[in-house]
Amino acid sequence: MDSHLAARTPPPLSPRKRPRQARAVVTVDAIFEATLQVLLAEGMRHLTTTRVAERAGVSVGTMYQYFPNKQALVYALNERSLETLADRIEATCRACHAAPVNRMVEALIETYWRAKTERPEVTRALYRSVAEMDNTALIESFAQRVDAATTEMLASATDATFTDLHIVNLTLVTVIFGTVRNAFERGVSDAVSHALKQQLLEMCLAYMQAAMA
Amino acid sequence: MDSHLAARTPPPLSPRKRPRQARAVVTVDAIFEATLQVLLAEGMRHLTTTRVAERAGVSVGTMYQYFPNKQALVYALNERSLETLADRIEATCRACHAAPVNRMVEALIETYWRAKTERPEVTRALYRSVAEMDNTALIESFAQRVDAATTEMLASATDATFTDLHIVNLTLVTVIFGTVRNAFERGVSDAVSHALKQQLLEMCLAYMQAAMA
Amino acid sequence: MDSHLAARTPPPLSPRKRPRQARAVVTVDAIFEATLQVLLAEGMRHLTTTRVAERAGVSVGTMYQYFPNKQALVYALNERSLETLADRIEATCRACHAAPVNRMVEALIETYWRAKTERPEVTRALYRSVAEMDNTALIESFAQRVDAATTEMLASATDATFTDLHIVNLTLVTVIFGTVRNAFERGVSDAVSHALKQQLLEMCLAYMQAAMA
Amino acid sequence: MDSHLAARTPPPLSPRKRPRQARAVVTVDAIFEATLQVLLAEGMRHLTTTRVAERAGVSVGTMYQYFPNKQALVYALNERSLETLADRIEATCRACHAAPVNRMVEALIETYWRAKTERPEVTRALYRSVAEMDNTALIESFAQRVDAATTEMLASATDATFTDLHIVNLTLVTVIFGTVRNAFERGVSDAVSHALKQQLLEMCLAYMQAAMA
DNA sequence: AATGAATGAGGCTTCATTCAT
DNA sequence: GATGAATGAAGCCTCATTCAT
Repeated sequence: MDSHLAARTPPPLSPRKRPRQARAVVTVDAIFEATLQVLLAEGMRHLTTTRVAERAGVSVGTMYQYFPNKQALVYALNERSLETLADRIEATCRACHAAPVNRMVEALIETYWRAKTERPEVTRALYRSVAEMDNTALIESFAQRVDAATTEMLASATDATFTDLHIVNLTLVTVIFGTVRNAFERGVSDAVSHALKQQLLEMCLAYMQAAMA
Repeated sequence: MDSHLAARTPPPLSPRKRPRQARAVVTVDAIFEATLQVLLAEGMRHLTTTRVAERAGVSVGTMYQYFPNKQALVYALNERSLETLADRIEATCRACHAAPVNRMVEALIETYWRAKTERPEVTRALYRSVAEMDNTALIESFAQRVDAATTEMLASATDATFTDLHIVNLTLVTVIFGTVRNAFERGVSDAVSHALKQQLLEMCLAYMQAAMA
Repeated sequence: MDSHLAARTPPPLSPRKRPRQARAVVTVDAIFEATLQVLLAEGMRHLTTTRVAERAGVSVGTMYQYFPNKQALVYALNERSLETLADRIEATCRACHAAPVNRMVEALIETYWRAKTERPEVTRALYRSVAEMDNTALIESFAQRVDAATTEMLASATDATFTDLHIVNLTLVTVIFGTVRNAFERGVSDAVSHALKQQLLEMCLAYMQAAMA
Repeated sequence: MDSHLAARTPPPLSPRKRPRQARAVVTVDAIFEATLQVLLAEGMRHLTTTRVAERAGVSVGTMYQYFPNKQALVYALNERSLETLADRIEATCRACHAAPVNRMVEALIETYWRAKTERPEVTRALYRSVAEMDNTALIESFAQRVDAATTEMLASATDATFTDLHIVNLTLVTVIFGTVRNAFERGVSDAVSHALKQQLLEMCLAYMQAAMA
């Protein structure tokens, strides 16, 4: 399935060279920022290499020194964004180490929800941008980091042990992430969004209660 | 937000003419089927009007008789697919009228999960195809039909009443749909997928229990 | 050897579609003519798809309906030219059927020399244009037609038989063709060119004399 | 004719500076070698200054210290190669000074044939590389050296004198060089190639015999 | 002297859409 | 009605060359 993504001469998605000089780092950052800007202002449909370079204040040629093609650029942008998100989740997990389960669940929901909501257009633009790419590796890598962090957190809970920690953890994470995204896509109002978050929390708490050994 | 999706060129998204004659219906169906085929085989990236027409066995010109532009074609395909899905959900809801809550929840999860999983590549291809379109109206319309159906179903439950039927219903639907999609995107194995569905069911049941007045 | 010609994703060199309608034939011819014109006026280095289309009075798009890429266009042009040349050689061979050997050799030299010299810029432009292409198939195909024609001609000679017709034939053809090309490349004057042709004839005659059984 | 080759941009084809220091000689040699390597591995089409510099282990900037532009580099490479070839031919001519004609002809054929065949890919790559350049001067210069050498050789023959030494010499050289190239391009097998060389020798001998006063 | 990051003109190619037949 | 040849704007990407460090 999805064979077409790879079938037609898999385009190299990894960056061409890492910026070595300070100047180059600045350039790459500018390119990332510009990509996001164009994505927000024009949509994936109108994200052209020319436009990105223009907005970044560099020449197309420069862009191509760092990214072998357009896809790689978008890919890298998403990678970066997911890494940031994973960082935040890991931080949350660390902060909740050896806390009661309820606090953990609440913190997790809160963190993820906020991360996705604080700049909704960005979230949406990124969601859209990877849609037609093989982002399996990205998701995979993100999922692994998150799973590791949350699993460890849950295992450290002071007030509970889970016979099936793994599946409970997976369920929790999948439900939370999926619900947020779906709420997002339905474009619910802030009020409803808030209520929904509350209900999600209650649902997860009820589940955890039931799942405790 | 996302204004660019509609702003740039308000493309007429509705079909040019409703097929009135039998022949026309056949043609349109062939076009839909061809679109799906190309989408599966080549991806949105390579979905061209020429290719679709070719595979549908009609000329490009003919295609343009039925769809004013490419977007409209993809849009209509998704519309059709969502309508079918809504049909199935409504059927499920009717079948569970005046049943116990647990059966309702189970049926709902089962129906949606199956619908999305029975032809995963199709699901994925469609998800991708709308990514860069303004599908708000589509989602909206789908959501309304589903909400109406599930709300009525839940209201008819023989073993429970909900003080806040609306929000409970919204939560239930959002969580189920979101979780399915997320499980989908993580590309979990069949075994895990099955376990996840089971857990989701338990979670929802626990939630409903807590939500009953 | 020459692996790079094929190695880097062999570009399809065969035409995309044969012109079916009268109009299309005209178009294709115009494109060929334009290609030659541009080749003459600007050289392979500056032969661009845009320029060719422009001079042919069609759009680039049209060009790409008949040729999958620039290389294919140049390739087809050379193919056509070699076919014409082979036609002429075959005609000469038929005309000399059952003649004395000397007349055959003279006719062959004359035909080839004239063909290459009557429009020297064209010859030169074509030579250059295929230089960096894998024209093996072209050469091969041309060589086969010529070999067949000349072999048959020589076999019909009234005043001689050859024990080793095959190698004699190959030698004759290779020497003639090679010498013409080399004379060409050295850019000798008309006078010298003429003298050279004469000498070549004498050399070949001397050779044939010695080669007769 | 072929005016475009020089007309467009009269690019300075002579090296920017002759390497005076030992280090410079090494560098230039490395660049030459790298150019040949890239030419062999990738073809003229993909011969880029960056790639050459990379393989030569110097920066592009450095390359531009020695060659004013890409053309000059390729030009110089061919120049070098032709000079080497001329050296070998001159050596052969000197070695055959005051020998019988037959030995001269045989030695000449042998030398040239071997030179072109010992590294066929190199020969081919070089042939290709100059295709779209104005190599008239190169050819001219090479021809003059060869003509002088062979003329002198033939004049010293112990067993013959030629009334028309000049044209005989030109014919001999043109036929030999042309035949070798053509045999080359037809891509004949080693066996055939060998037979061809033999026949060429016989043909030339027959010619010389006839040409003797 | 050497480096290699940056430039940007310009090449190739695609594909949605039209319209004469 | 149907066809499919023709259009051409617009996108992606390369690479010879320069120049600040």
